[in-house]
Amino acid sequence: MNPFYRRIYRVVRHIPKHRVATYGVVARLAGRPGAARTVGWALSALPDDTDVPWWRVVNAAGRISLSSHNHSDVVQRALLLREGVRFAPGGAIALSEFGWPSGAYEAAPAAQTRAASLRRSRRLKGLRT
DNA sequence: GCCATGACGTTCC
DNA sequence: GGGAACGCCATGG
Repeated sequence: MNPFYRRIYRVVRHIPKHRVATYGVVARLAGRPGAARTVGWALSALPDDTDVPWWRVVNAAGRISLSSHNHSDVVQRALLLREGVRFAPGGAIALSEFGWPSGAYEAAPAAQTRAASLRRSRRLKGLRT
């Protein structure tokens, strides 16, 4: 297994309870800025009995990104709620409050709120016949 | 080795 | 606020 993955998993393990981190931040802490997609890929390869708290990783909008993959989105939401993470009415997490590490999301651009629609756009583009 | 794909992100329109 | 395009890195065909 590549060191990148180990670093990614290590970073995810460092995420404390009651806190969440974004793919981009995890990638940056793992030493590969911009490799957010790779982080998701690495997490998708995790076994069911892993000790890596993958559920504490969300996208830049503070939302769950597992909607279409399978029903894990429900599990992730439940796990986060169990740890005390509160979801905003829109279904997003306040990264300024629950984001880890603290301060990494204070200067977050307003583009974060649009990230969700961007994902959907991508999917639609791929589904287009 | 090239092309397509994906638990993503940032920028531009 | 929504939609589309480009970039990013690793994997699989």
